[in-house]
Amino acid sequence: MTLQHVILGMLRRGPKSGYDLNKQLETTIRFFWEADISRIYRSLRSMQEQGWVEFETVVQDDSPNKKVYSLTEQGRSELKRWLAEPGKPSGSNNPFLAQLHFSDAISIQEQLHVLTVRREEVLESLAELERRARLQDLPVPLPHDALEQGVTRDKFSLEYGVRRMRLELDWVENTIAVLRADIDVD
Amino acid sequence: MTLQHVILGMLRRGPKSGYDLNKQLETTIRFFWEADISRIYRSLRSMQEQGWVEFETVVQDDSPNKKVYSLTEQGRSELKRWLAEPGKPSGSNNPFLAQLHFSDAISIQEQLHVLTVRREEVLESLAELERRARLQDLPVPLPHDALEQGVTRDKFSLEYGVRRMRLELDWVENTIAVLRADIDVD
DNA sequence: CGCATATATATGCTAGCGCATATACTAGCG
DNA sequence: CGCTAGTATATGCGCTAGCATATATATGCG
Repeated sequence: MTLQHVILGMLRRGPKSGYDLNKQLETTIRFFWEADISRIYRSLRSMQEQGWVEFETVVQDDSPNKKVYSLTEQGRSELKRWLAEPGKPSGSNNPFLAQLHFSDAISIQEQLHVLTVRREEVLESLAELERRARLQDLPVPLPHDALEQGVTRDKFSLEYGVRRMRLELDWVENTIAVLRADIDVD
Repeated sequence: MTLQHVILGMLRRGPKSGYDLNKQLETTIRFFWEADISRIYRSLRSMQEQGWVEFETVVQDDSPNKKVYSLTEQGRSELKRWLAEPGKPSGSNNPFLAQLHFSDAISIQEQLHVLTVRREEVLESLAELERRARLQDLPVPLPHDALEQGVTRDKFSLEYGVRRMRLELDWVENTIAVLRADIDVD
């Protein structure tokens, strides 16, 4: 059900088409929410049936017609309800940790390979996130008068992402070092 | 598909019943993987049909009969294949960050409430994880000769959990401070 | 005896997800 | 003209998920 709420969130500032929503998902939102484009269109349909959004067909000459969706009163109040509701502790499943947990069933060399690939991925994510943070001139951690200085909500999630990737990097490198030390002993 | 692989992992040391597997999930595994018990039984069935596991019915006098599952050759090689395969970057959806990202649509007081509840949850998780880490006398970060000293894979994931919860706590408290500072200014 | 709890497995239902694929219009290039 | 790329929406399919519920045996308590 959460994708529908994320869509409500993206529509809070004004109307957008499914295509627009997908663009925004692929750029900003994807750091904390991923969704297939087919899901977006299906969600919009069921949200419309529920009365959370309504659409207007916009005729364009330079490209195909589009459906531009906007929040209804109902949709806006559902958004507020969701935002104010403390969610349950997201244990959120972590496939990578799952692999590592059982990895005594493969050789240390193979374990190191998995970890090394992971390290590369983390480095890429971190670089991308730090690039975004720099674009917004965002110090980590945020100073206490951040809001006063015009810092908005999306910087909170950006900061979270940066911190998390730094942690992951540190942890992966530490784990690799532990495994390497084990090889040297043999 | 990953729950099936997690089950393969749990069976790697020896046979277990669905009920046993659920117990282990609820205690150790749940920090990185959550699953409903009904899913476990259904997964076991399809794994058996695929030839990854086989079972033996064990008659008990003190409780109902049970089906004890063990890995087949095929199952063990599938486990190894999965463990050695570097997974794709788990962007893993984060409902809490999603909420926060759009939370300029509710009052700062409401935002603070959500964050405060989150802080309580994180404190609980952290306490539980640190209790487990202490039980295993696990320093964070792990020393480089950790494996030599008998440290096994599950301590890696435990350490990850502890670090992650500490980060979450720090970040939540920082975010709360930023919002509070904003109230004081008004 | 009745009742609760633990052990043990299983099904029905609905929703959600990702991947592949279909359809169609427009613009630009050669 | 044919081709590719971008814009735009939509459906089919199969798998995965969680929640509720059914069923059955054994133990312990009052």
